[in-house]
Amino acid sequence: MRARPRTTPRKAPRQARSRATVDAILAATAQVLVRDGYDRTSTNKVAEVAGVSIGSLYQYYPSKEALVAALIERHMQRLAALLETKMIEVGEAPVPVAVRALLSALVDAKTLEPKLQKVLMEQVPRVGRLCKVAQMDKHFEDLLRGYLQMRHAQIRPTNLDAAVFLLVTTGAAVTHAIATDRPEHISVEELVDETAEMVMRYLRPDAPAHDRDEDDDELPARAPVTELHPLPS
Amino acid sequence: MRARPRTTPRKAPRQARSRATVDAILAATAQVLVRDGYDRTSTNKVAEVAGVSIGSLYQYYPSKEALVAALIERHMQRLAALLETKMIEVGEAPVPVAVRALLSALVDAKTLEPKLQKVLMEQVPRVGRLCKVAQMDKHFEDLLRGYLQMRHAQIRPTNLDAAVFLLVTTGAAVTHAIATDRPEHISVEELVDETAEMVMRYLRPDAPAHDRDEDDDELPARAPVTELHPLPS
DNA sequence: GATATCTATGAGCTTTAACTCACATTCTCT
DNA sequence: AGAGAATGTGAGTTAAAGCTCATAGATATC
Repeated sequence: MRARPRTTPRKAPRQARSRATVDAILAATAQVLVRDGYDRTSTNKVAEVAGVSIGSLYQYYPSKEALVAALIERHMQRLAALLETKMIEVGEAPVPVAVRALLSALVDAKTLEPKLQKVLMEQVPRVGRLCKVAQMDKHFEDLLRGYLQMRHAQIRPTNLDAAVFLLVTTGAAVTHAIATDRPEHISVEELVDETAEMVMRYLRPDAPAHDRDEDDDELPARAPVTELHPLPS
Repeated sequence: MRARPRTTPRKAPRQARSRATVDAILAATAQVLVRDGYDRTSTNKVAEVAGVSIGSLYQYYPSKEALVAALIERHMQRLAALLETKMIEVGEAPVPVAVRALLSALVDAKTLEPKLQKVLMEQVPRVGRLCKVAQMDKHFEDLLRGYLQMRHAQIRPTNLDAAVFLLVTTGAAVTHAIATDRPEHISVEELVDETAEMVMRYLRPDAPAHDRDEDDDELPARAPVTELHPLPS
């Protein structure tokens, strides 16, 4: 029985020439994946499209899976970096603003190359366990947990673990669907709004029963999502 | 370049003997898929495990993809039937009860054979366009849209199309994740509760600002999810 | 410019899974 | 019983993707 192939790069390029080769290989991989789909992508075809010999390809990547793994890793790292940046950017903003900004940023990022996004994500289970994707996921969860903890006074859910699981799952799936499977008759804006609405209502504390004279530490029940103002702290 | 393989069955069994053969083939497909994963599943191996000759297999299915497509189709049909049954069962129940019941039923169904569930769903994109999966998805959406329309007086979202897209995407992803990727330290119950809570808060109309003397047509702001009572109609 | 290392080449070997087909067996029906 | 249809068989063909290796060229370093 064929063993599961390795997915780690074989060796790193050291000179400028070889770095160019590796870049060409990865670019060609993306191109062929999008053009032909995963099944009909082969290392021979990738090498041909990249304009390098099949031998060169195998100098750096031991298998087709390794090629895809490298692309996925790069892709996830970009997303993680984006998310982290955005999170710092909106860290002080009111929760509704932050939620919408993060969702919107994710959708935008995934919309840049929707076909590549789609193919790569479809291959994550195949390649995932063998590269750093699991760590990335963990990282996303940690980021979100940190945020929720920081904001715990303004947030309803008490079961943080469950909330993080639910929100990460939902966020990943919905932004991916919006970027790659959106029916034409619904706009991206509408969908992002609707998603932000759902997440906000999930996070938002219940409106207190008593009259609201006092200065409490909660989000307004219907914060205007577009308005950017500092929180009462 | 290799063409995309057909995924429709070649011919239907007519006698009891051949029906048994086809059953054995599908059972073996499921078993090998779970044991070895998609990539290392081959038609030869499936035939061997099924105890039939490779020739017999090709009498009924023209490719490996066709085998998986058949399994996926059967699987989706079961889910669809379950969902439809449950929906009728809870059609008259209050929305919170219905939401929780549907989510719970889906998670239960997907938890029965989590590994098979996982492998099959991972192959949907590969096989999906060529079998009836898209129709199934459409069917789910129609079911939900019907329900939301029926309940529109008790429900907040006005953009039905967006709501249906969001809820179907979320429901599919989250129930799948709960059944196949749940971290051990969180219970299924907790996760289903949390999900139901999110969906409910998304669907629930805003509590009116005025005092609630009158008999209005909305859900109670915090309906106890476990209690089953007829709606005011 | 000599030497060692890094890099590139591509014909071709190996492996494996997909798939066929000529023939054998079993079933159905009169 | 017997004819024709349905079903089952598996060795063998085909196709193609994965991958190696002997060789050659490029670059760095002294």
